[in-house]
Amino acid sequence: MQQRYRRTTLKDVAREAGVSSMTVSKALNGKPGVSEETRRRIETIARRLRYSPNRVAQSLRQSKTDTIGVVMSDSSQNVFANLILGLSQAAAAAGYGVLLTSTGQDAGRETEAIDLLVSKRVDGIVLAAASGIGRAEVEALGAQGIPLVFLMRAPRSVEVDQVINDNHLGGHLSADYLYRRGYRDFYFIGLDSSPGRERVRGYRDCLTGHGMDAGRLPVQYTGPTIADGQAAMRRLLREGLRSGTICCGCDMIAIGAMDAILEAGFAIPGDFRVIGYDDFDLAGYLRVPLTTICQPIGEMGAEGFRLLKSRIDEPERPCRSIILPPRLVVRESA
Amino acid sequence: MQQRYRRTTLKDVAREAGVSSMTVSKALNGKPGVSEETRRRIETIARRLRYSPNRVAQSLRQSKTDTIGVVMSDSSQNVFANLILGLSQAAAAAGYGVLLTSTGQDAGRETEAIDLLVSKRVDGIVLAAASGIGRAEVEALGAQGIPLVFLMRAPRSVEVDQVINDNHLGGHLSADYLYRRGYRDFYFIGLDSSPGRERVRGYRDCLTGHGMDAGRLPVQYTGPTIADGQAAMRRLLREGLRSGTICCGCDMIAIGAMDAILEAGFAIPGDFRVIGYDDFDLAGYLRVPLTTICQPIGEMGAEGFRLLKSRIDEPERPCRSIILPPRLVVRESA
DNA sequence: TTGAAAGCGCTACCAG
DNA sequence: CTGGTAGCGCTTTCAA
Repeated sequence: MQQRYRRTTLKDVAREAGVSSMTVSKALNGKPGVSEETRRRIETIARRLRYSPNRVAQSLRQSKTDTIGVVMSDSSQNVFANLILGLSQAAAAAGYGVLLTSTGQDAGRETEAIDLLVSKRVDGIVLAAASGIGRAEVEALGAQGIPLVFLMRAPRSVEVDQVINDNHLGGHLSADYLYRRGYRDFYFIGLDSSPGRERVRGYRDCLTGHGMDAGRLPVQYTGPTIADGQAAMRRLLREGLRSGTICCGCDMIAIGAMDAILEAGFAIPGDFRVIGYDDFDLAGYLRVPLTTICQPIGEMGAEGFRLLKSRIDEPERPCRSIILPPRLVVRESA
Repeated sequence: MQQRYRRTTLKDVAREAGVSSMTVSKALNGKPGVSEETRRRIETIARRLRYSPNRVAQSLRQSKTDTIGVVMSDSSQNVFANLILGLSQAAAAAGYGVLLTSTGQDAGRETEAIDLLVSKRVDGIVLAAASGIGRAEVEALGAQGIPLVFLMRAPRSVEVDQVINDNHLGGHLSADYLYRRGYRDFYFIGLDSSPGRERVRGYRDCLTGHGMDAGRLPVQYTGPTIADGQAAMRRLLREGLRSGTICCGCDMIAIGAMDAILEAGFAIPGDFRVIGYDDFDLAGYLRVPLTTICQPIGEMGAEGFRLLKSRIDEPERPCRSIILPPRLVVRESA
């Protein structure tokens, strides 16, 4: 039940080397004030004793943990994986660890997760796709001096550090491409989240800007999974739709929509055009290679870490918004 | 640069409540020895002062961090995401945090990552797909009393806790299915890793068991990416292959192989059959829905945490190997 | 039921 | 160049 091995401490090394623990500390941390010879002797002994500095004690003493917390709210696995990968690589490169907290999709558990991270005294927190955090929470955290960065989604009512995709532009991009190809029969299966709604706005603004009637641009909001896309598309099909241009809130929805379309015996891009959002790794290898909007998720993670780090180093600087540009990737589905 | 806000401590709460910090500690941790009334008063004050217990200090005092470390070596993103998801959910449910360390694919950095985790005094470590860890490392860690669990891949020279897929059986399963469908023209594009080689062995053993000549079962070892699969398949095609049954070491390789086949103008499963390994989420939505072997990665993560937890609670128990059964999933590619 | 003392392992600060 | 003292915030132990 308990740790049965007392680990070797600075004191042990010190005793063995016949110096004080202070000297050992300085020696092992490369600080000045120790003669080269002593330092080398200490290093040898430390290695022999398998000394591993207790970073818990260091953290307590220095009130910093060299660890950042990440709370990932629901989102597709690909997004999740890429984000974490980009983030943790950047963090590791800067000598930071990443403490992970994935909160199913229960928004209530976001604050819970944050509390835990604060309690563990992480040096900062990255909130990825957080939905339950508003002005009050941000200000409370701010008052406690906890560096915070929002990824993908951020509250509008407060100024915060954030790195987001320009979702409005992304929606605009996809609609514009389709409009220019001559299509006029649009349907949107939207992701029901704030970036999702932003994409819809971009798409709407683009098409009404081209003179289309907003009433002719039906939107159906739904979840982020393949099953959600399937269900939404089946509904359209059931209502008698036999052709159309389907703009989807994310790639998974697009996959579901394509599945429903193909299942009903229609052709893509013959009868139906489908466009996604994300450009996840396998978008090019689907039954019909997916035309979609690319948002660089891995970069977003890395950028998020850098932004957090910069706030840790400089707590008083003004907030920054890093807005990553989306990009159209044309394949075969539209 | 520094934290400018002194956080409220037990002492602060104690002073405000007019009791000792001991009493506050007991009250807030639900320990006996405090009257209901005092407890309630203390709780109110703690909330008002936004007291957040310093888990770094707790960890130092109690020599446990309620955190486990995970080192993920390279593997496909889907595997990565699913594993982490399953693992972190199980961990969260048990009140543990997850400290992540992804080591690109540099095996040398695995020990480095482990050292860091040990230094941060995690309560245990999960090694996922670790390749650079052998007997020596395991024994060193063991001597320090660090609970360790291997996932997916484990050293053979030492007894360790591990949860793995029965790769030999998986290879066997896929070969047997194909053999029974009447195919005799096998090619293996293997994943060059110990589980990968195990799969090849299963496949070989199965087919030679059916009386086939081992010399007629060519194997090409390669990396785990789509590009690797593509390259390997292109090589076969270039050598004049015009039909065959391609067993792939993982789904990504299969995707690459299929891509190369289709690109060359051949049909699947007409000219070429392709079978994968993993059954990642999108296997059913590929250009040709992929027949593959399913290994439950999420469960593996969850099971891995449970195994680690059980070793943390009971350090002296004998090692356990949890072997998850693979399962054939037939779709259209073979 | 309550609290004082001691100490987890480390480092900042200052004196020698 | 070296080391003593003090204390980070908490909990274990034991005495009141």
